Amino acid sequence: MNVFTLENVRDFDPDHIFDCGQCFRWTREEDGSYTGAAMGRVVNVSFEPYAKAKAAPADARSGNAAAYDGGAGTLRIENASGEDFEAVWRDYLDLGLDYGAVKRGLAAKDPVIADAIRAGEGIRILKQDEWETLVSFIISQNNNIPRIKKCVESLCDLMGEPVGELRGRRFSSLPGWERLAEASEADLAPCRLGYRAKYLIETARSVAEDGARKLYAAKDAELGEAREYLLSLCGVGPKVANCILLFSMRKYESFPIDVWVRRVMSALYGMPENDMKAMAAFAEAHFGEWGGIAQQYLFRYVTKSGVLK
DNA sequence: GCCCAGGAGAAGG
DNA sequence: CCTTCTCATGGG
Repeated sequence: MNVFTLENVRDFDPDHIFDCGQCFRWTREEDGSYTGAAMGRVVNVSFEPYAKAKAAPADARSGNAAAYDGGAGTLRIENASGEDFEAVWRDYLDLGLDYGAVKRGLAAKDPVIADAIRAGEGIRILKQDEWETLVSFIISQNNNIPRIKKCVESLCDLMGEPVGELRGRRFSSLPGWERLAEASEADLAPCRLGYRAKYLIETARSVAEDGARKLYAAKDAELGEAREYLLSLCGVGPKVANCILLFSMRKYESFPIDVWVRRVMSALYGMPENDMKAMAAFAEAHFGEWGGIAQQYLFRYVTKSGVLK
């Protein structure tokens, strides 16, 4: 078994990264690591903070705000070589961005975001595959995270190709646009996608028209142009488009507004609950180029810490 | 039975 | 341009 390790990694917590609603194919192991299929490979990712190694085992669960300071540690990727890391995982895990600097900049903006950052010190925005992110977030609409995971997994099991086996489980890839473009709603019925099945098939046919060229070119286009293309796809509205821009194209300023973000903007920033335009304008003016990252701290803050309950 | 979930499309103004 | 209604599904 190939195991890749990297020392002196900072601002990295698997719970904060893989369990914050940006991805749906990673599952937590008993030891706090995460196993998942992405980019055509299957790996297990774990992180051992240097400070934590000296702490008592009872304190071992990463993500514990008291024990975890966002400091340096060892990143460990099971079933990956150094070549895999350079080709895929450095980029996928966004290790090129200094999140410490981003957090310092954002935390100075106001006390709310500062608290949210403390609750999610180890968040990183993944650079996921564009097609997988598009499919996942079409499924995500008017849905909840546990069921989104079930839908995506069942879609992979039904129509994907085997990609590997790890920790006693077999993984399949997400079916490509060619496969979904020729599928019928009846074919997808076992996945229980509801009315989203139709959106998925129609979008797959649109993407297949140009061999996904526009989809994969969008990350290098201007934000507005990339968003306009995504909005032309069936089942993609403003929120889903912003998630795709943020989680697969590194458009860090993209600020997805879902029901939870609406709640935090209303309850903690005092904004009118239904004024999405005002929220978007506030995010752009207040958080600027790191709006999407701020949104992830806020999202995890309100969905995990229970501040609003 | 009701309400809700990382919303969007369609219809009506 | 805006508002309202409807769309499957499963869990609480």
